[in-house]
Amino acid sequence: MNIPSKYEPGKAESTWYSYWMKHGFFKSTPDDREPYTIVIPPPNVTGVLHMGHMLNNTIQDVLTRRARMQGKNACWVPGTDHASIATEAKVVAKLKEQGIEKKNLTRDEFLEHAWEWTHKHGGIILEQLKRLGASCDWDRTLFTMDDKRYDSVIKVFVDLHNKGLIYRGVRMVNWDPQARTAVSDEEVNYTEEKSKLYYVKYRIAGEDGFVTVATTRPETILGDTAVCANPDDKRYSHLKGKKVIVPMVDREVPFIFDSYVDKEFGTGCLKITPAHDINDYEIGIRHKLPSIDVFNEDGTMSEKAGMFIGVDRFQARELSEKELRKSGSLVKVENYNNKVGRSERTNAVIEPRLSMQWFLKMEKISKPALDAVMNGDVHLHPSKFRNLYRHWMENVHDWCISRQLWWGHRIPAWYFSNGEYVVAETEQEALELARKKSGNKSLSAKDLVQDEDVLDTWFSSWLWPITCFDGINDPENNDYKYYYPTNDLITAPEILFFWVARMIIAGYEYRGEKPFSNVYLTGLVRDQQRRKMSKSLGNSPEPIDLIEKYGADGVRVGMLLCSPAGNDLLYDDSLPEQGRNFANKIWNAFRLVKGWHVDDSIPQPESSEVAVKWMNEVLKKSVHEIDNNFKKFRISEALMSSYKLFWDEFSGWYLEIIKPEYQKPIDRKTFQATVDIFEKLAELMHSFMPFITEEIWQMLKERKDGESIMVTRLPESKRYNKELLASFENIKETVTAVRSVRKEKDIPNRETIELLIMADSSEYDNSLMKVVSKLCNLSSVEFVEKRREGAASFMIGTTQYFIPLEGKLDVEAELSKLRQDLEYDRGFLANVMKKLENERFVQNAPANVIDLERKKKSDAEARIKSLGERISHLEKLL
RNA sequence: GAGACGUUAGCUCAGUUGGUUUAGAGCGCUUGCUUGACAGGCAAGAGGUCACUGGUUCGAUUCCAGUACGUCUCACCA
Repeated sequence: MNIPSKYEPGKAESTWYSYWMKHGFFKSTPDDREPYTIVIPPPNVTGVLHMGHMLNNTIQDVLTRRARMQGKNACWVPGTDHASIATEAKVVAKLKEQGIEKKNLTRDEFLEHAWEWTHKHGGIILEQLKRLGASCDWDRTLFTMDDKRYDSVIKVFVDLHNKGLIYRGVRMVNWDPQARTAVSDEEVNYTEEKSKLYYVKYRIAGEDGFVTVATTRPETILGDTAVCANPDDKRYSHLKGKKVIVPMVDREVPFIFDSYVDKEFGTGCLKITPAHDINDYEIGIRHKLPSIDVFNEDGTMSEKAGMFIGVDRFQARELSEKELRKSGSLVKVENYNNKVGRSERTNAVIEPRLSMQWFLKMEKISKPALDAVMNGDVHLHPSKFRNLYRHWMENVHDWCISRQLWWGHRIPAWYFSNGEYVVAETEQEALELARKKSGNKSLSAKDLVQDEDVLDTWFSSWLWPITCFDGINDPENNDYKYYYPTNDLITAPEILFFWVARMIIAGYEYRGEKPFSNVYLTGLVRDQQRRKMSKSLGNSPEPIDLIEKYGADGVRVGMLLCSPAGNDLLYDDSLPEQGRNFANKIWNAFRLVKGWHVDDSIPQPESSEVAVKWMNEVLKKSVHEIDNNFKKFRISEALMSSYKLFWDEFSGWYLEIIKPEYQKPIDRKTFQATVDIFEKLAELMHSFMPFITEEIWQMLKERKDGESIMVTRLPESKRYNKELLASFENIKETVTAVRSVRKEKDIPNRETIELLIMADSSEYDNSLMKVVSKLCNLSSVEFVEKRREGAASFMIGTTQYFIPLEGKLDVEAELSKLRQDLEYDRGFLANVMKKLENERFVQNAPANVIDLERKKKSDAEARIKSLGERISHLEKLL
């Protein structure tokens, strides 16, 4: 057989993925096995795969495949969300390119375009996940706006409204002028930005004097309805009851006092614009001030501004500066850094704006969700997020759930007269309610007007673990009862509040039970300068290109190796490269084993027999370690255990021991054992590297159509022989030491050497010594009582080893090495003695600790003694 | 401004209830090898007053307090 020396992943990937699909290995239906369920964090339906998705979905696939191989009924539910702001923005932009303005379309016409866009671009990201090897049950693919999910969201809205948890009201909201919608507090990011502080004079009405006010937003002067100082501020107390004149518009407004104002800041004098600042809004309420909204919804100046009408707010700022300067009202302008809120979606500067919105009361319904995390029903990994979670949940604000968009779940509220409204699942029900509420039996559907707004996208995804199994519409269905609560949720920490907390809230509200037991929060994928990877920065590689370059298995390993839970991953091409190299290592080990000829007539060498025994113990030990790591969600460490197991133990030691000489055959027993071990290793690594392990597993033994590594059972954790493992570590040290001697003395490998051990042969396992003989090409191993002259020597533990050199010994070099060792041992002994000579240590420390120190002492003394003897012998030779 | 978390090798991180032969891994680095599975490899090696200062203790990388620096979250500073 001619197997290429480099693993070529491309073909195996497409072959095996379609094989798995064809045989329905990803499918799950309820049965009597234990379920293992993950719901995917739904990506944006029209989005494409980025590095964060790669990391996140690799972890989900690893967990799913592993659970499946543990005999559980594994179900990973895929789906996408409608991402209302982002998708609507894209559709609007696309229409604009075609010369169509959204405002010239009816709602239905617009939605037709939006669906068309969704169908055209939708699902690309799911196809990309397949390239990664994702073992989702694709028959269950969902969308937050498909019929069942849509109806569920509407039902929940109506239900929460009927429970009195949803209300409508005028509030100061975060307005995104670019998307022309309100967004929730969680969707605003504050960043420190350079701006300017303008000092502006306000004349005092009927007097000559003036006050100076500092503001960062001179364009909002047009909406000022008061000027305010702290009541304790003596500088302004004479202005009590007076009025000041707002520059530019010459409006007379009252001078008021409120303790909110900081005397120390700026001039201690604050202009009040209740329509455009959350604090001013509150002061406005306290002092019953009128509010003047000077902006349109797109961020241009409104009619009410009285100036700069139709001009963008930032341009209006510049015009205001000019105008103020012209009229002599501008005292000075300073550079100033302040926090500016920007929209998560559009990056537009958020405009605080008064508007009528729908809110969900959070305080009461969030309580069980807080408890669930605090009492450990829901585990956050890493647990440091618990504090953060508690802090947020204890200070939770009402959630603004309405968005001024068309793409999404339309709010099921109907208005019928003077702002009166009813909330119902259908227009028909709404009509009946409206008739009842108004007492007007002749109301008809024509008299009802449905709310124009849609719900926040998160208001649909917070139900995701429930709606994935249609649990709102049909709470008694089998899927829901079987799969809910799900097991693990894998997501990014940035959406802990956006999404995770709210899912837990919904879980308790609608099922009385948590939605999942574990939340694994991945890190963020960053570049080498620690910048978050993003399209706009252009610092992110194209995931599919990476898969083509390094193979899906290589990329998966690369993403996992460097991503302990909650730690950011500093991406570098060397990561998938390491993954690819590992795949290649596995491939070449396979090539070696596959290339052997088996001869039934030759007996199994002793070294091979013991190697097989040892390898099986190592395997058991690794299985144990890997299990432990998975239990703690230390996935990168579980992978590292497998990596070292395969690379160091299996390839570096085991295969080297059992490897027959070039072109010589191998015995049947060893060969069979090796194939079995290889099979187990492949199974152990399958969840990390599904493709190469399947490729190899299929060729390792005769397989029938329909068999697959992905439906085999994982080796289970068992007790392992610690003594054998320890003696073998000794053997490894011996081999390493002999290799060093060969290297130092320049003795080529094919030249045999003798090894003398100054010890009693009964203390040594003869078959293990055969391993040393084979790996070091020894002609003999001899146990001696006395030191051998003219030999290289080394020490393992307290035992001395010699390799006769026949005059090749470099006495000077040997001496200097020995003296170095002696120095180390003396230092070590001094350390130990410091403890042992401390009476209080001997009195207080537990017996086993003291015994250990005594053992250290006697070992060190023994080593020092033999080193000293050898040194003095060698010195005589000089 | 308040709080949370962190600071261990050049980089990214482990270090499991304080004692495990004077601290571990992967990558990177250095040196030597085309040794017939693998140069995407093999072998050997260098590299750390465990941020700093105190405290508790027979004993601290590990526990406590403070300092410095960093990351994140929340918050109304014009």
